[in-house]
Amino acid sequence: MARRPLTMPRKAASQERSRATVDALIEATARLLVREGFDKASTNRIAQEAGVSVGSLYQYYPSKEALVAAVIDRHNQELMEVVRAALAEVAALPVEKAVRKLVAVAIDAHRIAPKLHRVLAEQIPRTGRLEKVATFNREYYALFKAYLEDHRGELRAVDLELAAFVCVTSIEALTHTAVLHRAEILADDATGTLIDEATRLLIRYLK
Amino acid sequence: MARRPLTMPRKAASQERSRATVDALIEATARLLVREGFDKASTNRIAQEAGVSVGSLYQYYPSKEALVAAVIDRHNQELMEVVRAALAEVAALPVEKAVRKLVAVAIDAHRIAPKLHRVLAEQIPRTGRLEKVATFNREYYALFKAYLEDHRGELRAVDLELAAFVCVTSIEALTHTAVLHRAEILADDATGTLIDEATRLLIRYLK
DNA sequence: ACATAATGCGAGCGATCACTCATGTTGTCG
DNA sequence: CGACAACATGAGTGATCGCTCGCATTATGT
Repeated sequence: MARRPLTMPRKAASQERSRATVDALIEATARLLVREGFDKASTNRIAQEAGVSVGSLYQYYPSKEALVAAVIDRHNQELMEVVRAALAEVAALPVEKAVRKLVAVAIDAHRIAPKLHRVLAEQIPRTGRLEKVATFNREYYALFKAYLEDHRGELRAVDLELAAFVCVTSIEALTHTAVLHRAEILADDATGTLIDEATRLLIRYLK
Repeated sequence: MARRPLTMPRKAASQERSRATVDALIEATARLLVREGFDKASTNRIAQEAGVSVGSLYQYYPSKEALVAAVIDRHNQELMEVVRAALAEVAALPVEKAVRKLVAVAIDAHRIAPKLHRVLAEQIPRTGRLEKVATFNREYYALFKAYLEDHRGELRAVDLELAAFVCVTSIEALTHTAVLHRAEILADDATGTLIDEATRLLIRYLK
């Protein structure tokens, strides 16, 4: 029986002191992931970086994967918060304006912590967090689909489920790739150009 | 001095026997990556799976990363071969037909060895192969841009460099995500629908 | 002040891993 | 055939890793 390592925190911290410990561990994990990568971030190194003993680490997290999963979850919460806010803000706007705004937000979101985002994107499959991340993505699809339904009048007849998939996947890929692998595309004032292009891509597809 | 592990093969095999050994090693590596994942694919396991001793493994590859890099390179060569062939075949066709064909080919390409493709996509950053892969991607951009230049008459005025980035990134993301994470989208005859949608997305963007 | 629970510690255990080297086997070529 | 190179072998080495456990320190409730 090959058992997937547990990724749930071990117990909740109740005192101020221990909450600080847990925080320090997550921060240290994020820092080490960015600075050294997943492989070199051993539990001993993480504990050291956090100024805490390994023993304490294992009081709260049963494995290295659990720690990384905690970092991933926190990061994803932040991203989804941004996405939710953007879709709420945009709910009453026409598709043209709405899509433009969403693209801009996606770029900003990828800029929050690009290096961390990159490492996490690479290591998610190893932490058994794929499903959790898929859940976030599905929420994004659902929110966007709901927006499309509200603005059906502006759109051609189409399977909105599929349209949401196409739009969200494209936005995500274009912004992710541009920010992480094609910095030159976002140099100076070129960001506006990318936003224009991405917006055009989606608008003409939807209408 | 943190040194990146070497990824170059150690020496060339000159006899028939040793070429078989090298082949067995690469095949075994690919098989183990798919079946067990990167972490569990130790050099000892790989050698065992290949029916070869660890010593022989190290005669030809200086590290585990080198072996995985070899698998990645071979896989990418295969993919680029498909892409090159498709773009050659499509060179004289109008954009509508051409784009449709390219999308279909991209889906097929992802279906060649989806599990291996997935594992490799996840592990590329750990093998120092990012640059090599980036090179392949740039070739794809360049080939597509060349096609667009030849068909400028059918398109709106636009920065073709950027247009190629938008198109290639979108095609890749849509097909990759659909095949690897959204199998239901490609169930039965739904594949045609995805091709239709992706084609519409790009055509209306380009024209 | 005292008892009890919560938290923190870190040396060290067992397992595993990447990799070497001394030695044996097979192919090549005059 | 003989001699030399190419190739194959796998037990063993040192390093590292994840993780535990017995004990010390600090907070909480009474």
